Order: sequence, then structure tokens, then C-alpha cells
Amino acid sequence: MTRAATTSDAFNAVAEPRRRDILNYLAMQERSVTEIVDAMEIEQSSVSKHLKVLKGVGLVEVRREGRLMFYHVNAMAIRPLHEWTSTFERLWRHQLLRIKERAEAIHRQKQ
Amino acid sequence: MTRAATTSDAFNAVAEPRRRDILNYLAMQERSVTEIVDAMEIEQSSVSKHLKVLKGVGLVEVRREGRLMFYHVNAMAIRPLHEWTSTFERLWRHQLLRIKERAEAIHRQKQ
DNA sequence: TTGACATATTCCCATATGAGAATATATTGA
DNA sequence: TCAATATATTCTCATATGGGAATATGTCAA
Repeated sequence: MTRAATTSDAFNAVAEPRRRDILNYLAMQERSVTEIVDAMEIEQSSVSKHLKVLKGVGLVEVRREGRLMFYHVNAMAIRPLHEWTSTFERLWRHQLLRIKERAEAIHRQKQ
Repeated sequence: MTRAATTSDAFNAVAEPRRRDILNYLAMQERSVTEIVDAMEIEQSSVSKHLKVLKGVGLVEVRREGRLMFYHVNAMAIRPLHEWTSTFERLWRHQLLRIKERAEAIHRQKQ
């Protein structure tokens, strides 16, 4: 098997840093392609291709207004990612707790 | 520029489904490579390579015990992912709220 | 209808990937 | 020292990628 397609799911779509940039940008508000191109530092053709990938996995949606295409984030599509990472939350909390305890122990020792 | 390296960050490392499988498996407890190989459905060489990528971005850590290498999750490395997705939490909450409101409006209408 | 603008698609290229197979490198125990 | 076991690395292959450039498609306005 080859590398998983960028369009296979949100995890893969979001692996590309430019696409995260675009999502971050769209998080504030809906934007036209031209606005996105101006905000990013890549060619229009690349932006369009990234938007296609994002749309493919449902991370963004489009609305046409005349010649303009307004893209906006579909945050719901990010939830699976959030939930997967949450699975590990218990673990890092535990880790942080241990770090804190160790720091306190050292502090006590110094007194 | 070419596709971002799988080793460039946690986002890319985690894009590969097998690697998520491995992380899920290790979330329960530390495991040796052989145990991981038995749990997954891929060759030992592939597992070793995935582990190398995960280690490269700090998502797992290793401990040697004789001939055995025990891998465990370093949950802290997942936090950036969790935090990035959290940026969008406000948006999907808002979306869910609107869905709920709409449902309630329809319910009221039917009465 | 034509020209201007906005966006999408196609083409080409260099590159890294993931898979399995084979091999190399520990480490242990006899 | 040698065989067995555990893991890592190397090799080859097929493939999808992202980038830019060029081109196609769509829409408006005159």
C-alpha cells in the first residue's frame, strides 16, 4: 500500500501545513479564493487545489456569489480529530501531575 | 515543494492510519515490538519503520529490556494537535446550538 | 458578443512514502 | 563460540503529492 491519500480523511487533509494555514484563516470568517490567495504565499492554482482537498473531506464548504466563491470552515469535520486526541488527554494530565509533584518534592527538599 | 515529510511534525506522523492504530494500542500500556506486530496486520519491518517515525516526532519513547524494546506513548506530543483542534471548538458548538434550536422550532410548530 | 475578472483544471517534475523481502545488528543462553 | 530470538535497516517498486505555469471554464458588464 502507498501513503494514505490526502483526501482519505481529515487527519490526512490537515497534515499539510498550508491547509492548516487556510483553515486558521477561515476560522475568523468566510473568505473568497482571492482573499485566501492574498493571505497565503502560494499561487492561486495551489490554493484552489488545497481547497479542493479540504472540501473533499468536508472541512470546508463553499457558497457562490456571482463570480466569487466564498469558502468557510465546517468545524464539525474537525471534531473526530479533537476526539481522537482527547483519548490521550488522561495520559498527559497524569504526566503533568507527576512533573508537578516532582517539582514540589524538590522544593520541599531545598527548604 | 513536495509533500510534507511524515517526520516533520505530529500532524504528519498521525496522518498515517497504521500509526494511529499503533498509538491507540500503546495508549493502554507499554508494549514490545513483537506484541505490536502481533496486534497489527503488517510486517515487522513496517512496524519498526512506523515506530521510527513516531519516535522521530516524539510521539513514542522506548525502553530496552534485554532483547526487547518496549514502546510507550508520550502523550504530551499529542497536545499540540489537541490544542489546534480546540481552536475550532467554539465554531462547532455554535453549529450544534443552531441545529438544536432549529429542531426545537420544528417541534414547536408541530404542536 | 466581447473582454475582464475569478476560479478550477491540467501538465510536468522532483520527491518521499509504505509495503514486503531480505539482510544486518544486537542480545541472550547454552 | 554458536544458534536463536528480537528488532532495525536496506532494497525495490508503485504511487500520490505539491508546486508553478499554462490553460480552461464560468460569470459579469458593457
